[in-house]
Amino acid sequence: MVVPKPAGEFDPVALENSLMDAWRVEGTFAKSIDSRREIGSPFTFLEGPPTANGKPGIHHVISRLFKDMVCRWKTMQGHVVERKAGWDTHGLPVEIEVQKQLNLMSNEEIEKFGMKEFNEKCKESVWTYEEAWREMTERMAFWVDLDDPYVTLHDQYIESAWWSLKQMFEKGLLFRGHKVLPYCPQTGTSYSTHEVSQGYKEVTEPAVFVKFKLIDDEASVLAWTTTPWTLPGNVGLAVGPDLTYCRVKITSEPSESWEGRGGGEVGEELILAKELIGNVLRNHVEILEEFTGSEIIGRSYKPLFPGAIDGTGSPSAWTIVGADFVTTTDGTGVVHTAVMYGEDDYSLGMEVGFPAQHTVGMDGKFIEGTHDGLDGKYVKECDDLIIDILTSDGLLYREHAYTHDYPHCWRTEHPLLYYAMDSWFVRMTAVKEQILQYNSEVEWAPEWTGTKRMGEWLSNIKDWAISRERYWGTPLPVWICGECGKEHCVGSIEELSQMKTDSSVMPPELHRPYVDEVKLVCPHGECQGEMSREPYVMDCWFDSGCATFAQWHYPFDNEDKFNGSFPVDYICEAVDQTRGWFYSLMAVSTTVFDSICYRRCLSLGHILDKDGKKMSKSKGNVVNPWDHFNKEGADSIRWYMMTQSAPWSPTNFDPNGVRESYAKMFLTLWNVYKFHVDYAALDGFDPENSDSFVPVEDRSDLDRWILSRVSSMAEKYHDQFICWDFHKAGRDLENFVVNDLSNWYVRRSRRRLWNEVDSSDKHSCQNTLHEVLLIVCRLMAPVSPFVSDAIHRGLDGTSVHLADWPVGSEIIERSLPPIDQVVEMEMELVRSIAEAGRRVRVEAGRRQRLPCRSGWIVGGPELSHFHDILSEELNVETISVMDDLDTFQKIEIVPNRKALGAKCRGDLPTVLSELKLADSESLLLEIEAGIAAISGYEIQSSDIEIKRVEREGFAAATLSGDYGDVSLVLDMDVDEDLLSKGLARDVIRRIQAKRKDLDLDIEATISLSVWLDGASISDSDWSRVITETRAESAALNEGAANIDAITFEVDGVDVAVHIEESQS
RNA sequence: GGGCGUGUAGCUUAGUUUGGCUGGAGCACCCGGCUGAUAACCGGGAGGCCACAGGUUCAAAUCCUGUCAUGCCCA
Repeated sequence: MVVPKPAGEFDPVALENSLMDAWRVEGTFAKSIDSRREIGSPFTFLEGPPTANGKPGIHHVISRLFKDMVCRWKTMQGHVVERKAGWDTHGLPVEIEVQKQLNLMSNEEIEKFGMKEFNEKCKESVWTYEEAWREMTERMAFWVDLDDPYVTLHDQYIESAWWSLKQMFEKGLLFRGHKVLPYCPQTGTSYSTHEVSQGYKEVTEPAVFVKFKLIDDEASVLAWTTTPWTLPGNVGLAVGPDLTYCRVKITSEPSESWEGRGGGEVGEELILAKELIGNVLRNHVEILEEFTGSEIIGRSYKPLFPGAIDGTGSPSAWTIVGADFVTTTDGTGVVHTAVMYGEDDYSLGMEVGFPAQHTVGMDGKFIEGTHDGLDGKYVKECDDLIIDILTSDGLLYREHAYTHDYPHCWRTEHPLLYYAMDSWFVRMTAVKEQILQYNSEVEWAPEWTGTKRMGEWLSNIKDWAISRERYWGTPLPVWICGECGKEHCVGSIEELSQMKTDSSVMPPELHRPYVDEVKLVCPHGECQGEMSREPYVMDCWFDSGCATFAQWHYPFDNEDKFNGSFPVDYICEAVDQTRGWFYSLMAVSTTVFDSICYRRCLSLGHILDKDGKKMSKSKGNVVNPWDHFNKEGADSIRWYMMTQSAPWSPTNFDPNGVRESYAKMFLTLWNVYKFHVDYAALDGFDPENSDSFVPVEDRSDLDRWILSRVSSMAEKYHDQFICWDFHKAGRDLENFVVNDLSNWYVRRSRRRLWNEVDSSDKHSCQNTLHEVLLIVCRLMAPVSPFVSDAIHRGLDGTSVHLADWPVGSEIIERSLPPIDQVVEMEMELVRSIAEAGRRVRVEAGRRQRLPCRSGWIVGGPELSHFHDILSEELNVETISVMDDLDTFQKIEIVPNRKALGAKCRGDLPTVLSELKLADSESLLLEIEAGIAAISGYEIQSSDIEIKRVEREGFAAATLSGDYGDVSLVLDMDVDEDLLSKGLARDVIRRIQAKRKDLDLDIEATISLSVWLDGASISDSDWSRVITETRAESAALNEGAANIDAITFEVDGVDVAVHIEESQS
């Protein structure tokens, strides 16, 4: 038996801290999983691993909330939900952080420092904030197994990743190619777009219009470039097949204002896009011919730098080709293409078979044999030289200064070169159909993340460049034979150990530089050559994309765990992961397992600051979650985040909103709970005692109403959980707690529980509150696990996290009270009538505490069983039902001034005053009979308007709803008896306020003195004052008023009240 | 530059899928009421070019086109 203890004031921080201890001691998390094993229905969740080398912020709390919430919900529905934590520990951000720390600004410096030492630093750096993450995770009550996490730097994890890459290798999906990346020759590093975006600078550089001389034709094709250093690498020209081009002939010398080098001879012929003639040419020309781009596709031209590139075996070299990306927004409508120095160039080159050769080395200098004047020179210093060479060859039409944003190295501030790097790829284009199919099988929330954001991306899928020229990461397990050049992909530690040369030692860990030192014996045929590892690490997205199996060290271990959890049921991350983790998971599972790997994916919107700006350290607008953990508590933050907006909408974080959740939802709920248990404790109420238990059907309408409401609400709440509308669910529950439970049920029930005598009515109320609160706790437990557990424990002695979901599931029973739609509808009307009553009083100037003798309800359903509630709410002595409104209303005739004014002109004032005096009802009869006249004017119905108004002494309001029109009429009459009652109520209220001021115990008694001047109070009302205020001794009008008395005035009566706590 | 979101009162937002009531709440503000009911509650008020500009329609916050701002991803 659990007899509730008094609840005390609400202190969320203390409450949450003590529950954290309780959960730790009891092992509640483990129990919540283990207790569901009997049914054995798993629901699997996969944690997207965060990097612990940054401090956790409020935006991490939101994703952890939605992860936790769904897992807790599914647990309560009876599923076994295991939650393994994970850490993402590799990758560029880690390296950059360490480079900054050690001031290592180039690959050369890192290697000088020592790769081994550098990687040791990276490994340490990864755990910098692990403690902070742990603390945040525990404090916000994200239940996840942090003691046995998967870690991407562990050998087991890496081994699984290697295994998966080998699957791809064996399927022929892994290949070597080039990827054009922003590259810094000074540091020897290529950059991710993330890094590049930090280093954009506005620069002014020379741009050139170059003449490409056609073979077997007088004309030259004019092309434009802002990077003259790429011209020696030119192997093709791209035109838009559907754009219009012109052949033009220069007809005169240019004007004198020609700037810079270059020029055109009179009679020279040029080809360029028609639209751009005016922008580009500085000579008068004659248009000789017009044609579409497709007509010149296939024509050959003379290389600008003969010999720089070997075109042998490439028939398309130095020809014109068509490309969709060509536009006429700038340049000439002809795009110079140097395969190795631009992303579009490279893909176009691959498509049409241009030779893929470098004219620039990794050091940023021209390769020997490019051009006598250029060889060995740093490309960015050659702009001028190249322009001179072109000029002297007669190939330059024009040069000009061009200003644009160009990426620069954040370390050396040098301009970056777009450069085709050797790179390893996964041939995603080969599995496009499958991955599109799997994507469509995932249940995405919101739907458009899957169909649009992910779908569009997948329909333009590119091969995945998975190698990085870095140090800290999963080493690419590909070895190449120095003899025969064949490749081998290693898929396990065992394989490595078997294939290594005798002189190689097994690496102490699967990282660089150890793995680099392992040589393999070439397995191909009789070769037996020595194989060396390709010196790359893998894209860290590949690491996390392996999480489904690598977290279990599958296939080397835990086959059962993997089989039982693949594909996972649920993942959840922020929207930026669409092309990140959501994609890499899908890419790996498609290529390795030919399967989906997650069934449902919730993609969250970002948390922005209160102005809708991104939170960033530099702006100083990052919110520290501990500011709120230590103030309103984690539950309030969680509730705020859930109810504030749809999970996928970006949310402007408003600290005031957290306060609001605290004040509205949690304080209210706590006070309902406190109200119940304080009295329950006083009464020794035991919910399990069958003697005091009242069956639902025997309880009052009010009880059956709140029980029905909680069930209706719970069903809707559950449905909204299913369709991911958590915000709507939360708002509904909050509304229920604040409006239905606290502001109506509890307020209406206070007197029932004040009753010191045991009664079936009191027991009904206690049973009801107990049941409703338990349901509310269970519904909110996934969202706000602390307060719900505190209340659940207080009521029931057990943790809410071991309780079942009241709405049930496919594997557990529903446990909600019966729904009674009639009583819900009736109560809604009753509440509307009570509200209307207050409005009526305000309009009629009748104060609330002065009772009315009678009230009448006209129309609507039968509500007599609610008349007692209504009479209290309305402060009306008796409520009765009337058939129609005629008793209370009369008609009133209002003049139509426009019509009457036109008719009566100057006599209008007279007519209006006569009309005012006339009896409306008889006048209306006369008007209807056509015999009405005032001051000699005939009055017609068009001259007046008819209004229905309450008769003298009545005030009314009419409500319209499903039940038709319902009117409430109040008797506005006043007499001595009513005045006495009103006076008594005012006096009581003042005394109670004073008692509260004096901080008296509810039980405490007082001695009371009251002085009245101007009216008297009836004996019965006076004795009510005495009982209500717990006055042990009471004096009325005895002697002169005490100086300390409170004085006030009610309905013209001067009142003085004095109280003192009884000494007894 | 491209793709995908978001933009409604001072603040946080519902309504947009499927066009149709006077655009609905909460916080804050003002007036009044109620209270042994809490940072509460009730009634009323003020506060909206529904980001902007066009278009479709009898009718647009809602559909279409464009622009701006903001966020994510990609270049």
